[in-house]
Formats: sequence, structure tokens, C-alpha cells
Amino acid sequence: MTVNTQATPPKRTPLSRERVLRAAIALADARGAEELTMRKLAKELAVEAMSLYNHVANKTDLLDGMVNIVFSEIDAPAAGGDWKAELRKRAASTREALNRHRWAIGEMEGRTTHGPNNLHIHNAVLGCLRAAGFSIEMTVHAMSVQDAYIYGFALQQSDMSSETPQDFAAEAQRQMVDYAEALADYPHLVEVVGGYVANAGYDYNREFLFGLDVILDRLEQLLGQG
Amino acid sequence: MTVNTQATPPKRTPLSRERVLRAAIALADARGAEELTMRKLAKELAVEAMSLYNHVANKTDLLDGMVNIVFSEIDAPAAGGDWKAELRKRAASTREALNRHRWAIGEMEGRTTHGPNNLHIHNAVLGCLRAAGFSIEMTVHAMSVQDAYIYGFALQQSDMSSETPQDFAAEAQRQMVDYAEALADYPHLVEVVGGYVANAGYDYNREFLFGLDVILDRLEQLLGQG
DNA sequence: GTCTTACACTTACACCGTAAGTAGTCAAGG
DNA sequence: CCTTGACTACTTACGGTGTAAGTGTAAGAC
Repeated sequence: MTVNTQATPPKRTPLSRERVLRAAIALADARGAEELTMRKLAKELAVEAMSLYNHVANKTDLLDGMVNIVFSEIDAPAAGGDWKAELRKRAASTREALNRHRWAIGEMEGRTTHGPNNLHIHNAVLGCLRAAGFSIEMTVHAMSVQDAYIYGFALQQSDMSSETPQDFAAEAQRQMVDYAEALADYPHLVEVVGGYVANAGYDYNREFLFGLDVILDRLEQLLGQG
Repeated sequence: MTVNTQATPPKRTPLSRERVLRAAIALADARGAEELTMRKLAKELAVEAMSLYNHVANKTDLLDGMVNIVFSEIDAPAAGGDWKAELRKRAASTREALNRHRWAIGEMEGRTTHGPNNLHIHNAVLGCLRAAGFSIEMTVHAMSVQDAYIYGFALQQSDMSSETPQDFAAEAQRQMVDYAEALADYPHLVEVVGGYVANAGYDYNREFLFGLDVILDRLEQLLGQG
């Protein structure tokens, strides 16, 4: 005899779109995008797969909702302050969000519908650039180059298995051995990856910020001379 | 009675890894990555699905082979010449290749094995930068920022349905109508997309080259002062 | 009490990648 | 000539996928 005297099995909290999306993100974070299936997600929620369809229209809608939540984790830049600092903050928080949710970068590709949080961030970036004094035309250029860099960097990072500089160095050394027979064809890869990265390691964050400042510094020059 | 007097049905050319990969690329180019299935590919080759496995180990191997072919379409930069021009050529040909094969950018994500053509290009880029006088450390930075930008730009472009500036302008105007009720929340998007892009259009190639020169020009400055 | 609405359930289907086994073709060795 | 053995294309089958369609039931409205 259980404590539960008042009928009904253990009393499960009801499903909701929010709960479904959160669980989906947790599952994708933990096990990767290809492991996110309607059946496995349902099991995680102690429910049958088809029940999910009472809260999301289909799997694409599920992914749209998940991506929208990821965008909510990005800091929108403020207009009128130190524009470079604001844009750096936005870039860093974007990278961090895409880093927390590795699957997201892949799911954004080819998506034609942009969620409200995505629009909100981009509106803020445009506002920040305009307030800094960029012309409309230059604002378009500036946002375009930043976005390409930020997402591209996240994409690159998702290609690499190793995370910390030490891991990366170890991985680089392992690959040097694996590919040994072919390395004669790639002398510069040997020099750079084998002779430098394998020792110094590769700090994603430092690397990201360096490239970001390459872009922001040049944009600042163009702003001054425009 | 056909001309074929010598027995055997129409005499089909035998399968080969090359033929399988080419057909797979053609199918993915024409109908998108998600339409590329072993069965549909087999049908395209007038063969049964399982026959493909005599020439590719599995679907991942198929995709690896396809990606490797895409990399073969990229111009490797020469070392010792005008390094900015060489790297511009490499960047442009990469963008063009990823543009011809929209599915490729998505299939490169998360792939840990790099094909020989990929290694060849990156070796050449490193060689070009080293010959231009960059330190090893700066060479790593320089390649990293360029790669992120190039792939990121391709990723962004794959998100947009429209191709030509005119198409883009039309699309922008259509979206302005669709989202009309929410636009009050995004004044800067309205200004830039509605007031400028919708009229002037958006030239991907011009945009790409502008951002690329932002990066290359700043790298040149850093080379001079380093 | 009855009716409506919401939502989780079951069943079913067409499609996927691919493991396993079968059969036809074609070149080399006798 | 026939035999053999290697290829390679075939058939069948399995467990997985997203989701259409229909069923059952519990809570709230009158």
C-alpha cells in the first residue's frame, strides 16, 4: 500500500511545449543531434512518441523551438555605448551558446524561418552599429562579416573533437602518428600542426577573440575614414 | 528486333566508386542532402541499393568521398606570389564550390576525418602565409580567421532562399509583409532590410569579397607591424 | 448529468541504413 | 572445352525513423 491514497498513478506533471523543448535540448546536448528522435525524447519524458505531437507540430517545429531557445541565451548588444565592447560581448555569448549546444549550428543551416529571438539579436546588432555611426550600407557589411565569422568559427570548432589546449595538442600528436605515411605531402601542416600546435596547443577562446578583433579593428578604421 | 544482336540486356556500364560518388553529388546538388538516400541513389544508377555497398563502405564513407571531391574543386593558393591575391582566389573558389554543392557545408560539420584534398588545400594556405612572412603563430591565427569566415559565409548563404540581388530584394519585401505585425519590435531590421536591402538588393559575391578584404587588409597591417 | 475539449494512447505505414545470404558473370587455369 | 574462384549485383529481412489516423479518458462548462 503506497502513501498515494487518492487514486491516479504517481501523478505525473503534464506535458507542455516548454517542457518538451527543454527536454529535447537536454537530450541533444547530452547525446547529440542524431540521437534526438521523437521516441527517445518521449521516453525521456515518460510518455509515448505521438503524445509529443500535441505540443509540437512536427520535428521541424521542435527544432525551430529549440533553436529559438538557444538564441535566447545570447546577449544582445546595447546601442550607444562602447560599440566594440558590446559587439564583442554579443560575439562571445553567441559562441558560448553554440558551444553549450553543439547540435544547434547544424540545425540552423538551411532553416529559412527565423525565430523571434534571432530577429531580436540581429535587430540589436544593427542598432548598435547604426548608433556607432556606420552608414546603412556599412552596417550591412559589418553585420554580415561578423555573423559569418562567428557561425563559421563555431562550425569549425564542432569539427574538432578535442576541447582544451592540452587535449588538442595530444590529438595533434596522435594524428601525426596516424597519418605518418602521407605527411611528406603536407610539409606546412607538419610544421604548423606538428611543430607548433602540438606543443603550444590551441586555445579556442583566444583564437576566437583574435579573429574577432581582426574584424572589429578593421571596421573601426573604416568607420573613421568613412 | 534491336541492333543489339550479341545477347545481354542493353549493356550497362559497371558501377565504380567514382561513378557512385559522382551520381551522389549530382543527386544531392539537384534535390538536397536529405533526398540523398541509398535507395534513391541506386535507382538513379539503375541498380539496387545494396549494390552500392560493393563500392562504398557505408553512407558516411559515401559522404566522405563526396566532400573530398568538393574539396578538389578548390584552387590551392600558390606560395611566394601575391599572397593576398592567392588567398582571395582560394576563398572565392571555396565559396563557389560550396555554392555549387549546397549540401556540402552541412556534411562537413562534425566530420572528424579530413580527406586528402582538404589537407592539400590547408597545407597550401599555410605555405602561402608562411612565404608571405607570417610567423607560425600568426599563420595559425590567419588561417583560422579566414576559414571561419569562408565557411560561415557559406553557411549563412545556405540559410537564405534567394540567390540574385533582385530575388533577395523581392524576398525581403515579402517578409516585410508577412511579419508586419511584429515589425514594430525590430525598428533597425525594418530600416536596414526594409529600407535598404529591399531596394538595393544583396549581392552575395560583393558582400563576401568586402568581408574577406576586411580580414586580409587587417592581416596585412599586422604583418607589416609584426 | 451530460457535453466538450484536451491530451495521452495504440496501431499502422512508408521510408531509412544495412546485415546476411544468393546468384549470375567473367577471367584465369587446367 | 570445362572448372573454378573472385566479383559484384541481387533478394530478403530487421530494427529504426517521422508521423497519419483513430481510440480512450479525465477535467471543466453548462
